Amino acid sequence: MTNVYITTAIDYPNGPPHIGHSLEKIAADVVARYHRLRGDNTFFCMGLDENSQNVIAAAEASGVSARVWVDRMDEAFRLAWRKVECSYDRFIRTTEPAHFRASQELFRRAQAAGDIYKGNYSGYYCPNCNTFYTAEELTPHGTCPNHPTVKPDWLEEENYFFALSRYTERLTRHVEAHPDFIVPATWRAEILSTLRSGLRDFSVSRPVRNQKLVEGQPWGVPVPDDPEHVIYVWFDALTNYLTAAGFPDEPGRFQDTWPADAHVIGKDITRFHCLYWPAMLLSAGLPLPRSVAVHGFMTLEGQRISKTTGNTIDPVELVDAYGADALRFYLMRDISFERDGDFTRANLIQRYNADLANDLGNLLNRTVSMISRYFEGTVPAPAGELTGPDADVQRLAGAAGRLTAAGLERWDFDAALDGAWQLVRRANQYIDENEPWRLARDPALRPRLATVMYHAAEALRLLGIYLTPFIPTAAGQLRAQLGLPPLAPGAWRPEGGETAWGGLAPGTRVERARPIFPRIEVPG
RNA sequence: CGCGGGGUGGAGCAGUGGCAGCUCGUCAGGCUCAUAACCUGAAGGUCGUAGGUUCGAAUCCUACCCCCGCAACCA
Repeated sequence: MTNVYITTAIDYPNGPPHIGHSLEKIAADVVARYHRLRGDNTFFCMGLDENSQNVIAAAEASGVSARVWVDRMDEAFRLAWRKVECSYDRFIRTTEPAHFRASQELFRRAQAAGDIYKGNYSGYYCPNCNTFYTAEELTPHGTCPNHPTVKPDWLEEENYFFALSRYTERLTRHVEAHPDFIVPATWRAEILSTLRSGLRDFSVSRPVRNQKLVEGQPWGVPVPDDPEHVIYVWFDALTNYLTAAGFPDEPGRFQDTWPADAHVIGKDITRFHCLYWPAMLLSAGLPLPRSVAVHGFMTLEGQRISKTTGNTIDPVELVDAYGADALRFYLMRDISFERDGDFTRANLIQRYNADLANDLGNLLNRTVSMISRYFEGTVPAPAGELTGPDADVQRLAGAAGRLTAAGLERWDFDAALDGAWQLVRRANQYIDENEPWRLARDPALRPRLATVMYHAAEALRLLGIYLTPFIPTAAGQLRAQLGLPPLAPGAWRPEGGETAWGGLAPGTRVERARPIFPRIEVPG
């Protein structure tokens, strides 16, 4: 059995989740569900990046302690991901003791490899941003570019650094030798370009004395054997992928789980996952992840999503309004994974009505209705000679499975769903060409009627498998109406799975037809 | 000249040298099993701009314009 490990970026809990977060989570979940259906032993992980000064600031702004705040965010994020039906196996928080151990162990290994050294970090420090700026980055008046009222002071602090520059050569070779390491390819080109321009060492710690404390204690992972410093973002946040896999506490499980097959991330953190992270792993003597899948960002109704201007949507609200399947389907079908896209309610509703309600939902509804009406609710056995259209539906059914799988293998959700929808459309067309309502009027044509209804139902059964990763609830309802039990893991195995034509047993009792995707009526 | 991506019918996209395509939407017709759904057909594009290469350019080259992102911890 193949082990598959898929991660998503851990989110900053400086505010509740919004629609922008959910594209990545849903995309990763679709792929994770796909692998479970393929029979892979799948481990799917998501979580929160809690050890940040920004989190303390958010807590203070809300008038609660940092602990209370992160617990509250933890609940909010889990609720959102449950609502959109993310099937995570592990939800990791970087404040967990297990994660502290992982982070410190990775740091120690890098130290042992001679890649960690102490140096001075200096610049104009803006306490609001918690960021150092160069003189050129400040405004002409010497104020912070983000905070016009703040005049940053020159500050020098002692930091630990990681010797990223030593890895330029090895990273270049790795990226060049592994064309699938970064998908889509456009980001691979960008990373190679960055490598050509040379890498600089990066800071991996912050002195505790410059940090906000929580209950008198530093907030974050202490540097091993130097409690005056806490580990700064990279050796902390990125390490979550190891912690979740059992590093260093459960060597057996870690051995089976690591390396990750895919880190699913937003384009803003591409270089950290494609350069910093592999270098850290090389330093620690650990295998590198097999791929990094980079997605674009969404705008919301044409505007940049922004917590500060309030241009956000709560995914929970969308699920309550339209259902998880509608949201998942819309994001996968209408928003490009690779490029930036625009989220609009109007398009969501249009996609839902056109593809789910009209095409797929109605196909199921008319098929089940006719089986009820003409065959007393029992799937008939196909009979007589097969016609061209019959063969065509069977062929399209096979192609749909292959195209959907191929699309999912390369994070091309558009191609994946397009493959499935070729079958949806062909099946609707097939029913129209064969006019079962006309066949039903002539008892002599009953064998032909049986064949037609069988083909329609069997196409739907297969669609129910192929679409389960995208719309798990509706796919289950589809199966239920066809009289089938919930799908078992491994149902889509290439060998011994349930995707061969003819898997629907004649005699299966269908349920009463009920729309699984009621149309969303828009006023006006 | 910091780096990268993008500009194709109303919307979203495909198309790396050979009649400009797909889905949605729009319009017309058909059907009546079905969720006013489904099926068939039609209209709609000087492929960002200006040059160039070529028998032939959305596609290759040059210049320019516009949008977005990264660099710079907003997913």
